[in-house]
Amino acid sequence: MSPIETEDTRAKILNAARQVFVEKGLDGARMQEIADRAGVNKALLHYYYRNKENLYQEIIRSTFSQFFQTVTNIINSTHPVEEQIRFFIEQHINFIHQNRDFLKLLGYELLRGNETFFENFEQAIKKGFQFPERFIQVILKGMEEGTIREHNPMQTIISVISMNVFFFLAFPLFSKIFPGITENETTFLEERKKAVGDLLLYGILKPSQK
Amino acid sequence: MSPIETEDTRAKILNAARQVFVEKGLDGARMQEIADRAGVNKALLHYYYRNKENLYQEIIRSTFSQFFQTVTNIINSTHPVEEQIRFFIEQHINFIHQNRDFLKLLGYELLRGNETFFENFEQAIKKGFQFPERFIQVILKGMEEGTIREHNPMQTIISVISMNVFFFLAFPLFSKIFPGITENETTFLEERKKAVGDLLLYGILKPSQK
DNA sequence: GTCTATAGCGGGATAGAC
DNA sequence: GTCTATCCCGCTATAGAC
Repeated sequence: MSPIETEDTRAKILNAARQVFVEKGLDGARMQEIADRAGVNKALLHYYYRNKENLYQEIIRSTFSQFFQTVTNIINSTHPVEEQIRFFIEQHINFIHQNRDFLKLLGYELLRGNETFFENFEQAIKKGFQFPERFIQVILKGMEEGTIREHNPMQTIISVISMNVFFFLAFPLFSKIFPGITENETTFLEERKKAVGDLLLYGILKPSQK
Repeated sequence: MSPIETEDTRAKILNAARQVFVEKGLDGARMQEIADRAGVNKALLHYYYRNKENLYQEIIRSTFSQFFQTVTNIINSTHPVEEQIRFFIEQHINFIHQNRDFLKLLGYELLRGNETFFENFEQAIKKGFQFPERFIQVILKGMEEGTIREHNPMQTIISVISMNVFFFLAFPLFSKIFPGITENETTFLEERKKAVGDLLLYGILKPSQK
């Protein structure tokens, strides 16, 4: 077989594995199901990826390296303080919305309490990845300029991330509590972006700035 | 054996089961481990709870009925608008902090995408459970009084819940990004409550109110 | 009500033909 | 590189003694 076909097979397995791991988690996933969805034999999974755990780690690796790449791109663009914050929220929500896989895998790893994952995350942040420093700088700059009220920037960062991520994580519940959410997805997403931006900007800007 | 001893065994099993399900999730949990931790024989789990799924549902049921009870109590106390919001944040964060089990089980059910769970949640809210109506009323009242700026209360509710819940869910990651968090737990919790309250109140109150 | 023993099978992993 | 066949362990669940 040609190397191209080989790559096809590897990729087919990875795609199928991602689907199944996202839906069922590491423990709930079945190698047989991955093989079926990939349209290949179960033994091939072991040929290419040795075992289940290893295959799972492959998915985690690729998913989070893509995530860090995206965040780096977002972080590196600079605007005036207020625009910068709106821009971050806009991009962040877009990314999560378009990468539900990322969100679920993040959830599984958090619940697993996988220390190795946490340490990798830490390493990725420390090495050449300027988040959250860049975000903190924006807020500090606003505080120096006198446009943002005095507070601990860390709290704001935690709050933004939480508002953006948890909304999607708990979407099934929120949509039960507030049925209107599901009616017009894109409309609602835009409303959500505006609401988070407003809360944040009204919440950290000094009254005189509004 | 006396009925009291029977209740002891049932309770021991439930406690052990809660621990294991919280740590490993439904798929990752092992009946043998539950039996070991409860100090009883594996067959007893089936004698009392028929099968694994049923035992798990028992844990979910009791955990969430306790949750709804607590939220009802919190919601039913009334204060002036601003205090009411601070009070809710205070109580909400306290509850989550003292009930990590609840948090993790919620996470597992969200990731499982368990529709039955979502529907039960919906039912619990509809039947005699005044959240989020009570919260909406507080915000609407503030808007009528002219102390709160015009906005969709739903967005605020989603934001508060997200900020409070996700902080604890992602604590292992946040503590890697901001190592200071772990130094003084109670101090930090108080700082967090204040930060969320400030963000919210500055963010939804009209400038003239500050 | 609690135990021992075991059924029964699902599922990860490997050997080996092609 | 891909398949078939099979191993074999681990786990849920049950039967049955005490």
